[in-house]
Amino acid sequence: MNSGAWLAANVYDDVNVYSREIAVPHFDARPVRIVDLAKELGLSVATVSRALNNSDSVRAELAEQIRSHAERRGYVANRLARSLRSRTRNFVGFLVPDIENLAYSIAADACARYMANSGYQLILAISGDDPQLEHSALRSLIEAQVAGLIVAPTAEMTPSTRALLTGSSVVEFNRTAGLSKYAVLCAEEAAFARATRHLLDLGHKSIAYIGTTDSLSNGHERLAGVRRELANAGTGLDPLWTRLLPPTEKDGYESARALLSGPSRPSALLVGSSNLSMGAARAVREMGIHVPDEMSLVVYGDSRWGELYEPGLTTVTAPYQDMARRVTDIVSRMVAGDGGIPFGRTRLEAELVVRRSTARPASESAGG
Amino acid sequence: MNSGAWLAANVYDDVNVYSREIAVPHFDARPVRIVDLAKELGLSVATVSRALNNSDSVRAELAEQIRSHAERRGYVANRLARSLRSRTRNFVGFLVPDIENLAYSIAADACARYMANSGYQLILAISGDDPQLEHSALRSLIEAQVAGLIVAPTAEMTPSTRALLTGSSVVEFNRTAGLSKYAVLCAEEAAFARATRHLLDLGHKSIAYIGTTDSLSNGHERLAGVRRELANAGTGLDPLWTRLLPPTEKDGYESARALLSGPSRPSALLVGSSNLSMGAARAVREMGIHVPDEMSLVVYGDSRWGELYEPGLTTVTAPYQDMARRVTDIVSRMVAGDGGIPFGRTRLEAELVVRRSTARPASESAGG
DNA sequence: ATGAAAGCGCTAACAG
DNA sequence: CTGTTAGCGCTTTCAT
Repeated sequence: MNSGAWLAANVYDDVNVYSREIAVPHFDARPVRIVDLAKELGLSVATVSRALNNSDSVRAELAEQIRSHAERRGYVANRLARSLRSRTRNFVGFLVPDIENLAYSIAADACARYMANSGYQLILAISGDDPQLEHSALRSLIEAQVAGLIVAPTAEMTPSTRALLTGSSVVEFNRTAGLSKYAVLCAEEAAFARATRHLLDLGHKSIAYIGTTDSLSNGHERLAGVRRELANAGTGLDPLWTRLLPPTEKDGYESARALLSGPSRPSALLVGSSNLSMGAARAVREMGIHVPDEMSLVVYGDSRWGELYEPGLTTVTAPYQDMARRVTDIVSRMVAGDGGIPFGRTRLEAELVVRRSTARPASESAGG
Repeated sequence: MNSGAWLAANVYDDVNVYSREIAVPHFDARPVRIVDLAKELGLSVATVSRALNNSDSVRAELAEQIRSHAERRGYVANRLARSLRSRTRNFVGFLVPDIENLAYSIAADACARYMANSGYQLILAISGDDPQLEHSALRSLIEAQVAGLIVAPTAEMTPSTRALLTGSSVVEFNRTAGLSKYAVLCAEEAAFARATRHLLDLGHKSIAYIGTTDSLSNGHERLAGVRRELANAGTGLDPLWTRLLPPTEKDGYESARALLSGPSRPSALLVGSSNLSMGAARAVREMGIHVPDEMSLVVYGDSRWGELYEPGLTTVTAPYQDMARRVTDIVSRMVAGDGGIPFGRTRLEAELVVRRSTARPASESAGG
């Protein structure tokens, strides 16, 4: 029976048919080390190490022999020892508030895949937007001797956390707290100014904004964009129609319900975070508000699900793929000790995907 | 000027105002080691090490003194050295085909957060559903001396990859290839049988199925569930109305378009993967097929975006949160060397969330 | 081209 | 309680 058939026959069984076979390896339970290989071959550890590292100072034939023996014995190098001795580092730390967020999972995906090519591994850490957790996560990452760090900082990063980062190579991602000379960000302010202008151009006068708290760098910038454009238009952002909240679906849902249940309703709603958008869109649907006839709606985030909403949602879409590519590029050069990294703090443009959730306001509400 | 104000004043500037301050730390660029602290305090490295590890065999007052000195000097332990010497392992490997998939990002999130509490760090690796990448990723994880491994295996895991896993503690997640006696899976077959029954009960006779390739364990199971129920009903699954594809949005979109462009159209479409569902739902909208009047639609995945679709999508929802919790629980016990882990291979129930995308077939197409 | 020996930073074993 | 010594598994001088 070939292994393919054997596989096909058993692979979906719930019973653990392999347990006995797996549990009894031919060689010792303790992993085989270089010294073991050296003894078995009657060589010195130095020679074996060199052969395994493809050093050219080992006779080709012997090197091949050593490698095939290592393979046969199931030798797997201990990177901890290797790193310790050779002072090389193979880890990259990736610290984000929340990996379920597409901005971060796309970046993590790109980084992990790409860095693996050059022998690096990604250590994932989640801050949950909590400065305390952020501190301990960063400490742990530094303890793991990371070669570089990708960080989306929390709103209230503590001074001691900043101190911790002294001497580390960090690149900021998606958010900034002025930690590094490298950052990959989105041109949030411009994007939200454009979205606001889009609504103004359609004739909206009463525009509500639900966004993230001002202390997050991108929350700050998005709000600034909305404010700026509204100020230009001479309207200004009505505090009563502004909600600044933590970026969660629940907060989006609840604040949208609250905002839209009042006696007067804005003619347009602009939402400044993907999680908040998810919640707000759900609230709008649940409340039976007809979009765009009764109200225009602009959301933020991945544009895919905006297509599925009825009618298609006008969406501010951050260039997640490009941002991921860019941060991967920077961190890979950084850990390679590359001198002239040709990027500093970059802001990539967001796109305003206009769909059918935005339209001219109904006449009776056009005035405010 | 206190640091808070200093922060607030500069934090959003794009110019790198901190670079000089950050680049010139007070102490040496080389990180401070235990031996440095020991010299500075006139103590032995052993005592310092013990104090730093909160061993109770150091006089409390002295220990406190050592710790505060370490803190002052910005000491950060080198975990590589610590692990090497003490034979403890602090890493957990997490290997998935794709971290953008919610099933995996939710699990990664839960694991990283929870394991961090007990001092573990998650190394993230992406296989991209490629058996070669899977092999090298697993090798790298083992080289990093992981204490445990969470794996969603590819469809065609190679025998040498299986051999590599010998002696490692692994728990399978979401997919299985019979690697371990621990697995956290979804009861896929039952879920899809139920979804199929739901359609049959509504009176559908011509049901199309778009799912993932049969060699993936969950693709296999979902298909089996559909087949079983259709066989029970005496209908059987029409090969012409069955598409088995890799789990990508693009494949879902294209296959749905192809399937639904034919001369005769099924009265119901069942989609067996979240990415495929995304694509299929988009295709259905684009083609202007009216759901559920012209066709019923059942999708798979996160139920959130199904709420936003018009009309609400009937969705097979895997219990991602529960699965994440469960796998986290298992792996944490596993790496702690906990003996009697009270779970083996568990299958959690999926839920069929019935919304408005499924209804009785229009009379003219009820017959097939 | 190969081997002997030192040592990365840390903790564990053994003294005292 | 504290110090001395050894050594985790590996790479890297420095010899030969």
